[in-house]
Amino acid sequence: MFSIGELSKRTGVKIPTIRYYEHIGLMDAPERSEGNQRRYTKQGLKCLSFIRHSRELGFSLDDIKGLLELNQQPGSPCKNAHLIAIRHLTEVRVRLTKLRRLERELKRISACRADSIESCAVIETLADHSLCETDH
Amino acid sequence: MFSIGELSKRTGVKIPTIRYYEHIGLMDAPERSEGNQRRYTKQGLKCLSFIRHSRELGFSLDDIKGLLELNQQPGSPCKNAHLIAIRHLTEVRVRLTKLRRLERELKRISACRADSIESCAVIETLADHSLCETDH
DNA sequence: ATAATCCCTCTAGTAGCTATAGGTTCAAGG
DNA sequence: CCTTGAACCTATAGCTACTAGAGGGATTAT
Repeated sequence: MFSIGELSKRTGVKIPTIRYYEHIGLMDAPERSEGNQRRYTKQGLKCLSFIRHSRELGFSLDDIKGLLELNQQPGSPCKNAHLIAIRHLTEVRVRLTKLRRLERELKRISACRADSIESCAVIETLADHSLCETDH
Repeated sequence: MFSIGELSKRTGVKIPTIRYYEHIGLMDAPERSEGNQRRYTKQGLKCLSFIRHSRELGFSLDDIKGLLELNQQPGSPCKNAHLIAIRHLTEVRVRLTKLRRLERELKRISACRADSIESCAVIETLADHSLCETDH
């Protein structure tokens, strides 16, 4: 049996965040001590680790809810899990592409060597889209 | 003189968002018509375009506030604008690195060909960090 | 017994919007 | 001039995923 503080230490998830996950129904409410404090079992630890790890991989809480449910139906096909993962992968790739373009643009405008605002490439570029190298 | 709707069309920024920018002090409150409707000048259009473009490049509203202020002090050195841009570039690079790792990991786990939850790599990996290829 | 540390609930705040409700104004057509 | 429909107004609440604080009770070690 772990207290919420122990669970927090073991998973690296902050205490208010754990309570928040319970509040929104992502984690089951655990048993309580006589004095009304949360007492978690290994099950709770596993669940929270799963959530934490999924968050690190950037899954939304909604996606995680879906994955947790799939996980709790033994024998179910894992096609849905794949759908969620692949959709997420697609999103990540879109973001990657955007960020790469962004990096190029920022690198370019940061390289300006003017010393007053009137001729600063940073400001000029932000004010006028047509000075950009690429669309966005 | 533009109405808020026209401004919205010209910049691609939604109407409630424009009002929101005014509300938080990012844009100056424009003059009003007799019937209390907002009437913008070219100045307002320029300002909103600047904001929009900066947002597309991922600057926070706080950063944009700073950049706009710099822009309004002619003759000021543009060092600060560069600081903001370079700090942002650094953040973008950090995010890029993380996203690249993420993409590799997602690609790997999505490639699983099992057909039931028990042996699905997506679920297994999420449940057990030690199965990951890299740290995160 | 007491002090230190932990835990409880509840509310409000963060970023950057978006949506809704309920009402007013504008511009064009008859 | 009058009507109608689109566009506008304010104010409030909601979204994601938390985080921080207030004001109080529980647990644990000495």
